[in-house]
Amino acid sequence: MFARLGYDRTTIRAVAKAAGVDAGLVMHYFGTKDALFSRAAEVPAGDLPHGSAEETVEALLDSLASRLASEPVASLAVLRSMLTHGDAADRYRAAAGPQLNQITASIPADDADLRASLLSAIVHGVIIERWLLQFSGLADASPDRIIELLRPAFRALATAQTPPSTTDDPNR
Amino acid sequence: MFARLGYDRTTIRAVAKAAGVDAGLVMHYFGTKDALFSRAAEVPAGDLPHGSAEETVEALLDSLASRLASEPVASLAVLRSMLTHGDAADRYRAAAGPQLNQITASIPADDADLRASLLSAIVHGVIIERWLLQFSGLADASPDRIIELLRPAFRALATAQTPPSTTDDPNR
DNA sequence: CGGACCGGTCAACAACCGTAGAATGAACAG
DNA sequence: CTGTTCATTCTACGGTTGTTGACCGGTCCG
Repeated sequence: MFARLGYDRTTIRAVAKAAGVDAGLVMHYFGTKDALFSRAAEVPAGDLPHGSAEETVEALLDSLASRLASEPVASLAVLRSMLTHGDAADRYRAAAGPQLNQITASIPADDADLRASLLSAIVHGVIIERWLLQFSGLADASPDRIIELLRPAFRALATAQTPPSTTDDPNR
Repeated sequence: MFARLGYDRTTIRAVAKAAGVDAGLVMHYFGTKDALFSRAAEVPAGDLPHGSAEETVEALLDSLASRLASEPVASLAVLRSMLTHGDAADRYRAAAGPQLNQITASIPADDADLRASLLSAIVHGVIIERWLLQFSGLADASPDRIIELLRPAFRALATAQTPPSTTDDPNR
């Protein structure tokens, strides 16, 4: 329900009813709505392995692919709520932070952190439009095709290039 | 307030207080909370000109640049609320739809709609992480630098390539 | 048999919400 | 002076929310 409705619109009473149970019982077991959310939004913290920029790109694409193939409910709960619920935003930062650092570390450029942030923004933008907004173009596209299209874009971001006016440099 | 808190957490009473006015007066002038939101979230509907894929990419980057340079409050109100408020989501689709079609039309590929959706997802993902989540890497980066980094990625998406195993085909 | 636990329900509280409508008061037209 | 309009406030209604605590019935241990 958190993934479908977000934090605010998910009421304890509705959760309880969906479980065929009284609202008080939910409180009894979880103590607080926030605690309930914490439990429901526990995201497995998949970390990508250290390696070269290209390896990192592949790992990032892999993790994206798995989250495109089947609905990543816990992640969606966080994503759906992070714009309106402070705790969810913190949870998001906590999950994305380490990953960001690893990406940053693998990129050989002085603005590696910016590049990493952009990669992260792309990943989450795509997940949001596919699962949360269900945009027609993305909702029913094959994960493989999406990954294929994204790969060159990711490479362009993870590979240091783009000093003010380089026309083309098709290496490798 | 809609941009900062989202639809649900923005209360009419709070809006009224911020305006130094009674809540009833807000109702008197706007009729409904939804109507108030509609007025606050009117986004100027900037459409990009027709043209080649590369021209479209530049136009898209331009529009992104302007929304990175200064806080696009109305857009942010929509973006902040679209995951939890149905009307806001509709508003988002209504604003993004035509733009998507134009992008699609300019891309010479059979999966042009997917590519266009990805471009849109990237744009909004970046805006969300910069303004709404205020991610460190993006919140205080120069718009120009972001655009520079994104350009090759956008080109890669808007330019038809990537049939299963083509190494490079620098046409143009 | 008696008591301690445990899963569970019920009713209620205090706060807050969007909204409606009556009331107030000033400005202004005739 | 009178009446009308309009901006504005006040009060209140009905509903929902998170949360609490009293209550109930079983099950198991001694």
